[in-house]
Amino acid sequence: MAKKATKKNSTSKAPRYWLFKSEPDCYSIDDLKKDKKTFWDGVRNYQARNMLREDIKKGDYVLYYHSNAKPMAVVGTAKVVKEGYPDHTQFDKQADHYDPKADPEEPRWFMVDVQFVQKFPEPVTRDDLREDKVTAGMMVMQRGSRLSIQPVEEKEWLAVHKLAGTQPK
DNA sequence: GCCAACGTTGGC
DNA sequence: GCCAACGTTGGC
Repeated sequence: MAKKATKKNSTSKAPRYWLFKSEPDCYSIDDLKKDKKTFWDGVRNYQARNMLREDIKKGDYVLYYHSNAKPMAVVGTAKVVKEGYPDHTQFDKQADHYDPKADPEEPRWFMVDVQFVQKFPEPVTRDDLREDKVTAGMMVMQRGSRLSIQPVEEKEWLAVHKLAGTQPK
Protein backbone atom coordinates (compact mmCIF):
# COMPACT_ATOMS: atom_id res chain seq x y z
CA MET A 1 0.00 0.00 0.00
CA ALA A 2 1.25 3.44 -0.92
CA LYS A 3 2.15 5.80 1.86
CA LYS A 4 0.38 9.08 1.98
CA ALA A 5 2.17 11.70 -0.01
CA THR A 6 1.99 14.00 2.97
CA LYS A 7 4.19 11.70 4.99
CA LYS A 8 7.28 13.53 6.03
CA ASN A 9 10.23 12.05 4.28
CA SER A 10 13.18 13.33 6.23
CA THR A 11 15.45 10.37 5.64
CA SER A 12 16.11 10.87 1.96
CA LYS A 13 16.42 14.63 2.02
CA ALA A 14 19.75 15.63 3.43
CA PRO A 15 23.11 14.26 2.48
CA ARG A 16 24.27 11.97 5.18
CA TYR A 17 27.53 11.37 6.92
CA TRP A 18 29.37 8.33 8.18
CA LEU A 19 32.64 7.32 9.71
CA PHE A 20 34.40 4.25 8.36
CA LYS A 21 37.20 2.69 10.36
CA SER A 22 40.12 1.01 8.75
CA GLU A 23 43.40 -0.26 10.04
CA PRO A 24 45.98 1.44 7.83
CA ASP A 25 48.14 -1.68 7.87
CA CYS A 26 45.23 -3.33 6.14
CA TYR A 27 43.94 -0.52 3.91
CA SER A 28 44.92 3.10 4.41
CA ILE A 29 43.75 6.42 3.00
CA ASP A 30 46.82 6.29 0.76
CA ASP A 31 45.67 2.97 -0.62
CA LEU A 32 42.30 4.50 -1.39
CA LYS A 33 43.94 7.54 -2.94
CA LYS A 34 45.95 5.27 -5.19
CA ASP A 35 43.01 3.03 -6.06
CA LYS A 36 40.58 6.00 -6.41
CA LYS A 37 37.74 3.64 -5.49
CA THR A 38 37.25 0.45 -3.52
CA PHE A 39 34.62 -1.95 -2.24
CA TRP A 40 34.34 -1.86 1.54
CA ASP A 41 34.49 -5.56 2.25
CA GLY A 42 35.02 -7.56 5.41
CA VAL A 43 32.48 -5.98 7.73
CA ARG A 44 31.23 -8.82 9.92
CA ASN A 45 29.04 -7.17 12.49
CA TYR A 46 25.27 -7.18 12.20
CA GLN A 47 24.72 -3.60 13.28
CA ALA A 48 27.24 -2.35 10.74
CA ARG A 49 25.81 -4.75 8.15
CA ASN A 50 22.37 -3.26 8.58
CA MET A 51 23.72 0.21 7.93
CA LEU A 52 25.60 -0.98 4.86
CA ARG A 53 22.54 -2.77 3.54
CA GLU A 54 19.84 -0.26 4.34
CA ASP A 55 20.99 3.14 5.47
CA ILE A 56 24.04 4.17 3.52
CA LYS A 57 23.08 5.83 0.26
CA LYS A 58 24.85 6.81 -2.88
CA GLY A 59 26.29 10.30 -2.43
CA ASP A 60 26.69 9.99 1.33
CA TYR A 61 29.91 11.30 2.81
CA VAL A 62 32.47 9.29 4.72
CA LEU A 63 35.09 10.27 7.25
CA TYR A 64 38.04 7.95 6.85
CA TYR A 65 39.37 6.91 10.24
CA HIS A 66 42.58 5.02 10.96
CA SER A 67 42.23 2.69 13.94
CA ASN A 68 44.99 0.71 15.64
CA ALA A 69 47.50 3.08 14.16
CA LYS A 70 49.93 5.85 14.83
CA PRO A 71 48.33 8.23 14.93
CA MET A 72 44.76 7.18 15.41
CA ALA A 73 42.98 9.83 13.44
CA VAL A 74 40.49 10.94 10.85
CA VAL A 75 42.77 11.16 7.85
CA GLY A 76 40.50 12.17 5.00
CA THR A 77 37.17 11.67 3.32
CA ALA A 78 35.43 9.54 0.75
CA LYS A 79 31.98 9.30 -0.75
CA VAL A 80 29.62 6.45 -1.38
CA VAL A 81 29.34 5.61 -5.08
CA LYS A 82 27.48 2.31 -4.84
CA GLU A 83 24.89 1.27 -2.30
CA GLY A 84 24.79 -1.97 -0.36
CA TYR A 85 25.30 -5.22 -2.25
CA PRO A 86 26.53 -8.66 -1.16
CA ASP A 87 30.13 -8.86 -0.01
CA HIS A 88 31.53 -11.63 -2.18
CA THR A 89 34.43 -12.30 0.18
CA GLN A 90 32.03 -14.07 2.56
CA PHE A 91 31.96 -16.98 0.09
CA ASP A 92 35.68 -17.01 -0.64
CA LYS A 93 37.50 -19.68 1.33
CA GLN A 94 40.79 -17.91 0.74
CA ALA A 95 39.54 -14.57 2.04
CA ASP A 96 40.33 -13.30 5.52
CA HIS A 97 36.68 -12.82 6.31
CA TYR A 98 35.34 -16.01 4.80
CA ASP A 99 32.12 -17.04 6.50
CA PRO A 100 31.43 -20.78 6.24
CA LYS A 101 27.82 -20.22 7.24
CA ALA A 102 27.08 -17.67 4.54
CA ASP A 103 24.51 -18.78 2.00
CA PRO A 104 24.78 -17.43 -1.57
CA GLU A 105 21.00 -17.60 -1.81
CA GLU A 106 20.69 -15.23 1.10
CA PRO A 107 23.91 -13.33 1.70
CA ARG A 108 24.51 -12.17 5.25
CA TRP A 109 27.21 -9.62 4.67
CA PHE A 110 27.05 -6.49 2.58
CA MET A 111 29.36 -3.81 1.36
CA VAL A 112 29.31 -0.47 -0.44
CA ASP A 113 31.72 1.14 -2.86
CA VAL A 114 33.50 4.31 -1.83
CA GLN A 115 35.49 6.79 -3.86
CA PHE A 116 38.43 8.83 -2.65
CA VAL A 117 37.62 12.50 -2.03
CA GLN A 118 40.47 14.02 -0.09
CA LYS A 119 43.32 13.31 2.25
CA PHE A 120 43.61 15.92 5.00
CA PRO A 121 46.79 18.04 5.05
CA GLU A 122 47.33 16.70 8.57
CA PRO A 123 45.52 13.88 10.34
CA VAL A 124 42.89 14.97 12.86
CA THR A 125 43.99 12.91 15.83
CA ARG A 126 41.98 11.69 18.79
CA ASP A 127 43.65 14.37 20.87
CA ASP A 128 42.40 16.96 18.40
CA LEU A 129 38.94 15.44 18.42
CA ARG A 130 38.87 15.41 22.21
CA GLU A 131 39.69 19.08 22.49
CA ASP A 132 36.86 20.29 20.29
CA LYS A 133 33.46 20.51 21.93
CA VAL A 134 31.57 19.13 18.95
CA THR A 135 33.92 16.35 17.89
CA ALA A 136 34.48 15.24 21.49
CA GLY A 137 30.91 13.96 21.39
CA MET A 138 31.34 11.78 18.33
CA MET A 139 30.53 8.12 18.65
CA VAL A 140 34.10 7.17 17.82
CA MET A 141 35.27 8.99 20.93
CA GLN A 142 33.06 7.01 23.23
CA ARG A 143 34.68 4.43 25.39
CA GLY A 144 34.42 0.98 23.92
CA SER A 145 33.09 2.20 20.61
CA ARG A 146 33.86 -0.80 18.46
CA LEU A 147 31.44 -0.30 15.63
CA SER A 148 33.42 -0.03 12.40
CA ILE A 149 30.72 1.92 10.57
CA GLN A 150 29.21 4.81 12.48
CA PRO A 151 26.72 7.57 11.73
CA VAL A 152 28.10 11.10 11.94
CA GLU A 153 26.17 14.34 12.35
CA GLU A 154 26.53 17.19 9.91
CA LYS A 155 27.91 19.48 12.60
CA GLU A 156 30.51 16.82 13.40
CA TRP A 157 31.41 16.47 9.74
CA LEU A 158 31.90 20.24 9.54
CA ALA A 159 33.83 20.43 12.81
CA VAL A 160 36.26 17.75 11.68
CA HIS A 161 36.98 19.72 8.51
CA LYS A 162 37.53 22.84 10.56
CA LEU A 163 40.06 20.97 12.67
CA ALA A 164 41.67 19.66 9.51
CA GLY A 165 41.91 23.19 8.17
CA THR A 166 40.25 22.19 4.93
CA GLN A 167 36.97 22.66 3.11
CA PRO A 168 34.42 19.88 2.85
CA LYS A 169 34.24 18.54 -0.68
C1' DG B 1 51.43 -5.57 26.54
C1' DC B 2 47.28 -4.72 29.07
C1' DC B 3 42.64 -4.67 29.64
C1' DA B 4 37.74 -2.89 29.15
C1' DA B 5 33.96 -3.40 26.27
C1' DC B 6 31.37 -6.01 23.48
C1' DG B 7 29.62 -9.65 20.31
C1' DT B 8 29.18 -14.51 19.65
C1' DT B 9 28.92 -19.29 20.95
C1' DG B 10 27.43 -23.23 23.19
C1' DG B 11 25.96 -25.88 27.25
C1' DC B 12 22.20 -26.38 30.03
C1' DG C 1 16.17 -18.27 27.06
C1' DC C 2 19.90 -17.63 30.19
C1' DC C 3 24.54 -16.86 30.98
C1' DA C 4 29.44 -18.15 31.37
C1' DA C 5 33.29 -18.66 28.48
C1' DC C 6 35.67 -17.13 24.84
C1' DG C 7 37.40 -14.26 21.03
C1' DT C 8 38.01 -9.74 19.03
C1' DT C 9 38.44 -4.84 18.87
C1' DG C 10 40.87 -1.08 19.78
C1' DG C 11 42.40 2.65 23.01
C1' DC C 12 45.95 3.51 26.17
